[in-house]
Amino acid sequence: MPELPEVETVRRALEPALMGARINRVELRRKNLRFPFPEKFQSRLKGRRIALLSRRAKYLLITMENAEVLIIHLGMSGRLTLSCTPDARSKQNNTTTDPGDPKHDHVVFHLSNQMKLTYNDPRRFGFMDLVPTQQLENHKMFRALGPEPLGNSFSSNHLVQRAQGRKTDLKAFLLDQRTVAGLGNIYVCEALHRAGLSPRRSAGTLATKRKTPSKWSAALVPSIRDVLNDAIAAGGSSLKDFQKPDGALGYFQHNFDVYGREGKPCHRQSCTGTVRRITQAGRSTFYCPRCQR
DNA sequence: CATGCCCCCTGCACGC
DNA sequence: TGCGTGCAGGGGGCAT
Repeated sequence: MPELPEVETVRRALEPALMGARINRVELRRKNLRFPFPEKFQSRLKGRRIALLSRRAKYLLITMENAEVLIIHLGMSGRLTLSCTPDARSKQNNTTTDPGDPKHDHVVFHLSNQMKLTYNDPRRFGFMDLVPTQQLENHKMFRALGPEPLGNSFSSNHLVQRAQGRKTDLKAFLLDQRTVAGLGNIYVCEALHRAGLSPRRSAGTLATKRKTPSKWSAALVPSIRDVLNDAIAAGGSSLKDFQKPDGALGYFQHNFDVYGREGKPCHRQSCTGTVRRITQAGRSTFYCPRCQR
């Protein structure tokens, strides 16, 4: 489920509880998720103090004081839940919400501040890794990542340059993490709708003959940024199972213009179109054929 | 290099 | 109630 806004929401929710805390113990309830846990995963984390929580694309990064980074990817169904240990709960009046089916609690980080962080992931498409900070950029999953959509190096020039001569459709182009890092199925659909661009259009048409950004590609970057910022402000989108680590739900799903709205009227002001669902690269695309060209 | 397809895994909604 | 089918927010790996 988690695309960039959901991961960012998780990061922000965890930050106050995790910053400066020490990892007392890592409880592993299986030996792998999508991939095996790295060598000596538990012992390398034991006793470490958490120095920084950050995010790259859809990856949550937890940097330890000893300059090792815990990389967490939530896959499709991964969830991080923060809760108090029974001891702490009796002292304070903390409530902890719906931890999900405990049989899918695969990792529990026991922290020095009486909190625990539980990773639950029914489908196990997520994974964790632990590498020296220095090696992060060379990590297999990070090497080819494109720019952060909310960062300075993401521009229409970048998009146009990458789109040059590409016949692949805009949907696949934007879903490709090498183009821009962090968009997934929902936010690509939403961004294209905001930009008035058809997901079926070929990426190469973003450029004009003079290789300068067309007016369409100029609209695309702000559309992407806006939809991501709006979603982050709403605490992400809660579809089937996304919750913030404190159990609260995001509410951006109520603001979708096209995603999941097949057959419903287009939300664009004065557009009379109807949202359509098609399949591209084996995944659902929602768009308005009337206002998205 | 670019593209298209299959796969990993579980849960859930749906139709019969 | 039970069963089969298709679908789900990701992304690696492989053949072409």
